[in-house]
Amino acid sequence: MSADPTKPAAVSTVRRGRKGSATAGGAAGPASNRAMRAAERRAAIVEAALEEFIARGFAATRLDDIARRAGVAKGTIYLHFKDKESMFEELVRIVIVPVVERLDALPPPSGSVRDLVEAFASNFLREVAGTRRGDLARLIVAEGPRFPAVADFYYREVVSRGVAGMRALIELGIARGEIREKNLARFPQILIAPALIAVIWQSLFARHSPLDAQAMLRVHLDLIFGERRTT
Amino acid sequence: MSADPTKPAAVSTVRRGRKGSATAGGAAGPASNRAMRAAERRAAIVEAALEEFIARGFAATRLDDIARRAGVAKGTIYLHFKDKESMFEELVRIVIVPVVERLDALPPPSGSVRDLVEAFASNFLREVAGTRRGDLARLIVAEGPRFPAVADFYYREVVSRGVAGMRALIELGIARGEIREKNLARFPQILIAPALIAVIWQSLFARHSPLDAQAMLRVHLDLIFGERRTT
Amino acid sequence: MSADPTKPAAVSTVRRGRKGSATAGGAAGPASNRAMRAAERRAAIVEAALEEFIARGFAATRLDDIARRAGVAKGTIYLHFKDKESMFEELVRIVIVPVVERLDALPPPSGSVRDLVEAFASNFLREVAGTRRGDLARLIVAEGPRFPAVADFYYREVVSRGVAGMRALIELGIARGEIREKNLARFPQILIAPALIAVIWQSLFARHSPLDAQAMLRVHLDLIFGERRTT
Amino acid sequence: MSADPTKPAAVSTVRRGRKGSATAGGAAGPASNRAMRAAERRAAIVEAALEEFIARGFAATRLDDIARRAGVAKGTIYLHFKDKESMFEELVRIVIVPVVERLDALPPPSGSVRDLVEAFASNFLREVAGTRRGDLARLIVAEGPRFPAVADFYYREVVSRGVAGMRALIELGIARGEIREKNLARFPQILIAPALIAVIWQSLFARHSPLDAQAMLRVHLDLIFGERRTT
DNA sequence: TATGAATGAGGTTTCATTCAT
DNA sequence: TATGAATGAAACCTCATTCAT
Repeated sequence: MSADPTKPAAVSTVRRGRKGSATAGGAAGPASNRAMRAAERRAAIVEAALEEFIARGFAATRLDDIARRAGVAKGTIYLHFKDKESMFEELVRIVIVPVVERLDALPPPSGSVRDLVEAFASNFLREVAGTRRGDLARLIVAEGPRFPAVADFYYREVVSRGVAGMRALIELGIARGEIREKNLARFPQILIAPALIAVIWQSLFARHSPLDAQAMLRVHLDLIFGERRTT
Repeated sequence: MSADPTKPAAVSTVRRGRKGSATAGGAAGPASNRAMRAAERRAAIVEAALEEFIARGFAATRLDDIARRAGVAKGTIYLHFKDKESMFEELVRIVIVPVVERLDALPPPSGSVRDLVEAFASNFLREVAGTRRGDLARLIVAEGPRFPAVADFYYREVVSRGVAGMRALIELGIARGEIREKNLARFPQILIAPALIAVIWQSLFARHSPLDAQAMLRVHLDLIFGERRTT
Repeated sequence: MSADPTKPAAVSTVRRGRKGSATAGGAAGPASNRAMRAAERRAAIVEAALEEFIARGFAATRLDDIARRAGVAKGTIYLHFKDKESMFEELVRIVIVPVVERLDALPPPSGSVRDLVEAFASNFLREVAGTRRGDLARLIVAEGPRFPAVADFYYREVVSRGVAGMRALIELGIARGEIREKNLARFPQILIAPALIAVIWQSLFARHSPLDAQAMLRVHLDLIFGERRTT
Repeated sequence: MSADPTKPAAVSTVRRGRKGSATAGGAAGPASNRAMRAAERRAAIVEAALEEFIARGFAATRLDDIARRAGVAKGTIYLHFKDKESMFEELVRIVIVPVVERLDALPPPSGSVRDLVEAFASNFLREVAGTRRGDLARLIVAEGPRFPAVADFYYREVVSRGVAGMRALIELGIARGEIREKNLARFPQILIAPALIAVIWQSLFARHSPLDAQAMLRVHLDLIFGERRTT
């Protein structure tokens, strides 16, 4: 039952130490104690599962390891998720939702488009490339073909919105004269291509030759917006 | 496409491993019949394994399925490969080597750098994005962290060479005045970023929104080389 | 005898591994029900494995058969033992430890040395030759070279102690004038040689010509102590 | 067909270097060349199989290893033996027959019985304990229960004859007054018990504490024949 | 006669899932 | 609600045996 994806998710940040803040909570009386403990357990499982799936991929991950890492018994997982497969699918949703929410909450554009894009992409790199969130993206790339539902969800919630947002920014840039290449609006993917490259590079090849993602990003933006005077 | 599981053992593009030498030529030499049959079997296994690994990933692929698809008995696989893991690693090598050989055999640069890059990247897109070769790249991205040997090999043989080649082209372009952004030579990855994006896009999101990779590539090159007059 | 494969899980002489402590006493304590069941299962596996290993040797024994005989699922075995090999090694330890404990608990010598030795060896014959314990000895002889750890353990825990004990008795016999052959103390093995012969004979040749081990033992002791007057 | 145990066996000493003396042979013309080569191959297989069976036991021995050690292809084994099981049974026969022949060819008793026994047992120890022949005895002890045919054969050809021979010697010793313990004739096994102990000891425990088998034997004979004056 | 590639039954081991407590 | 012992299907891998050459 708790595998119902409509359920409000109880988990917001995912990050959260083992034993949270307990009873303190919000308005609920003492009755919600158990519910809170359950929610904490669920969060711990989500956290642990994410870690393991990222480290080993879906098929090679053992529920045993997830349970151990989450500090619960193996059976407990089945109180929260129907089975391994749907756990994986829900997982991606749970982790991605807050990302989308943050995207939606972005402040309205102000200042130059270049600054906006640079701020956004720089932030993206800092939070994604070389972090667990970047690994999640790689995980989705890896498992996508076997989990169409996951790929679909990811496309709908993240990719298509991201592309649309980029396109809007590009069109704004073109309208303001900051961007000369008008065709860029047809392929907003180009804008974030180096960022994605960076994500993949960091998790596969950083050992052989580290990549200064921020610097690469600036060069890329220079190509699009024209070289910066000095600043 | 070629992922059709009914096609039992199509040996075509994949290199004949090792023993393929004897009597080779036109008609079947009577002497090396045995050796040839063995080589064919090996090729069939390689082909089948590649297909299965791409479709399901390393851990979820069953040797049983590879054997069935290759039209051999399970035990036969072990006459050619030590175990599943080293089969995977060898596989990547076997498939990548001819790619590298082709890269090495590229004609010396002639004509404008832009034409060179465009010809090369366009060729790359045609042969990789949306083809089994592209899926192989995705497979390597997916399994890389669990197979450092594979990631290492891929970096050494393909990525580092590709990056070096791009860098040389970029420097040539800068020297000839075709490229204005001098910092691009520091990040040759930018040059092929859209191509990689296209590869991933095709295998994950083509269904939701197809991507005209060739057109995207031209726009990207316009950013780098300046817009083309003629088109 | 107890090799009857229809008897599913007779737990009797074999020691309760480890966890057998809780609530132990008279009637079934309600609390430790789980632990007790687990211990019983473990004992059943040990019993069954011993039977099978004795009947077929290490390599020819199938875990499937052990599981069936023990009345558990195949996977259950792996909750108690790491793998087949270490199961075999542990098994020998589990079965031998109580034997050693009994040896250690022997009453201090009283009466004539001949009576002591005769009582001891006669007891040994009754409990070992032609019984499952004797078969275990044969099993160790058979598998020893492939399981040095087992041979070592057996030597350390049983053989070396047995030899030392025999030597002490022999020296006592010499001191008391019961034994004339002083060199016997250098080779205590001679004292138990006929017993070991009996063990092997019973399991290999009893069918062709039964051997009265007790009578043989008395003759052997007559050689050592001189013929008895009374009888 | 060649598995027919009535076939004169072609192998006499078993020991024989890889490529024997070839064509030289005895009387046969050039026609028997092939037959000889076949016999040599067979001998090589027997030799190799013996080595492997001793080292690993029946079940754990691979025909592959036997073939490699014998320097023949795996299929060749099946030209000489029906299958693994009957190869093992034949093997024991082939190796034991010359032993029996030598026993039968022993010179008639002359000199004292003690000297006879000592010469015989000493010889036995030298040739058996700690040698491959001793290991064969251990192999028979190990596999006997699973190969009744082998145990039967061994009993019939070696054990019963050996026991009969010992009994005859003992009776002679009693008649001549060399042996006082008349009951010894009922248990000739006692006579060779220490020798068997030595065989087993050498292959299992020699590493922990070496055993001077010859010295032990002399002490044992002293028990039976009375201590020797000096000599 | 000799070969050794190929087979596939059968062995060991893992692990998602269940369920009595 | 939580547990974790137990299950057994299914995976990987081995190896005795066959058979086309």
